[in-house]
This record gives sequence, C-alpha cells and structure tokens, in this order.
Amino acid sequence: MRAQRLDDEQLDRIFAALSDRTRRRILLRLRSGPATVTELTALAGLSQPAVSKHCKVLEEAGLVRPERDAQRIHRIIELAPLIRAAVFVSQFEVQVDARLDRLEAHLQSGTDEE
Amino acid sequence: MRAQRLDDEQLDRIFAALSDRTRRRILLRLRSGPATVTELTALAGLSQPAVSKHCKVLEEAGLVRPERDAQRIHRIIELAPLIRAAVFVSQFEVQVDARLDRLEAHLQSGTDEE
DNA sequence: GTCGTACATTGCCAAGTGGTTATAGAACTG
DNA sequence: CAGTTCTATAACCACTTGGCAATGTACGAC
Repeated sequence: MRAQRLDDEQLDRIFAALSDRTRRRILLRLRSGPATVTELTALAGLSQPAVSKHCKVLEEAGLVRPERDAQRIHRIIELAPLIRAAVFVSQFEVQVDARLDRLEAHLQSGTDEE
Repeated sequence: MRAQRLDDEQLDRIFAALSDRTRRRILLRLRSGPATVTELTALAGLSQPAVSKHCKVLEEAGLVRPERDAQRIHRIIELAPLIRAAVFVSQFEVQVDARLDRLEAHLQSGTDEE
C-alpha cells in the first residue's frame, strides 16, 4: 500500500529529527514562542550555520514552520508531527500518567539551560 | 547537570532507534510476543546480519531484551524507553485522543504486511 | 566427535550526518 | 548608494549508518 510508504517516510523524518539533542532543545525552546536562528544559536552554543541546518531538518520533518518578519525569520513549532509520533508510541499501549508528565516536564525545563 | 546528559543520550538512542522503519516494524511485531532473529528476518525481507544489527540498535536503546532458549534467542520488547519517548512528547501538551489512537493503531496494524 | 541450525561479528562500501569556515543573498539603516 | 544585520548556502571534514557477503561462534542432534 502506497500510503504506508508515505507514513513511514514521515515517521522516519520525525523520529530522526527528534534524535538530536540540539533539535530537541530547540523544540523545547519554541514551546514558549517563535524564535529566530540568531536566538537559537545563542541557546545551542553552536555556529549559526549549524543551527540553520538543524532548523532545516526540523522543517523537513514538519516540526517547525518559518515566518518572515522583515529581515528576521521566526521559527514556529508545529504540533502535528509530534501527534504522529505520539500516535505511533500509543500503539504499544504505553499510557503516560499525566501527573508524571508534568513532573518530568518541569524537571526537564528546570535543567534546560545547562 | 550530569543527569541531564544521560537523559539526552538515552533519548538520542531511543529516537534514533525509532527513526528506522525496519526497526519500527520489528517493534510492532514484538507487540504480539517474542520473536527470533530468523523470524524477524523473514518479516523484514533483509539479510540476517542486517536484522541482527537492527536488533543490536534496539537493544542499546533498551527497547528490546534478548532471552536465550537453547540455541534460539528471543527478543522481547521493553516499554520503558517508549514511555520516555512519550514523556518527552507530552511536554508539548500533545494529547492524543485514546479512541483516535486505537483507530490509527488498527489501521497501521492492518496495513502492516505492506 | 561431526553435522546442522541460529545468531553474531567482521570487513567492506555508498550514503548520510553534524560540525566547521567562508561566502552569498536579502532586507533594513543611514 | 554603502554599510550592517540576519540567514542561507557551499565546500569540506570526520564519523555514523544501513546494507551486503563471508566468516566465526554457540548450541543441540546424531
């Protein structure tokens, strides 16, 4: 079935995008609103081209959308691929306790700026 | 913080393991019980060494555990890393409707054998 | 012991990844 | 216009990945 192929390719890109900690940090940052490559570069502690590359990977996975504002380009997080990932994982009947979620989320955001 | 490092490394491996469709198929297969490399090789349509490699990747991500039974080695799925992945995704407040879950899971397992 | 089966490991290759520096382009500023 | 800022692209590098065939190893059967 052809549709399955496309699905696989999407999940390939989504999980591959999530498999890099710099990209995960970028996504976590984008929860609190759009950011420019310059801002993300400061966060990542890498060169600007490196961050541009990461943004491109996130974009191709659909996790991020660019939006021009004059000479700045803001990256905006897109939740759809995260839902796809969550749906895949949910096939294993892994139920995450919502309270545990919030706890871990809090811990992680607390140690964000390592 | 050192703990964060370990966490990142784990998520790196988990998402990287999930980023390959062959490995995802293996995991989906293992939902219905342990399987040997030989069985998984038939499923994957790849060489036996290729499947062994995939199993090793899954093992290093903690997604799978080997268990000897005489000359056969059964792979057993481990849910803990999937929970870690789900917890990460849940930080984005992506809530997957449980009914939608089951629907998509059903569709995917229906088109499993390509 | 020898044979056969199941699996892992090795060696190889093409392609992809993640980083860098240097350069180019796009848009505002003066 | 020239200059500055923000971002993307190019070129390069070391390393990893995913596949293969060939070989090695571990175990049970005979």
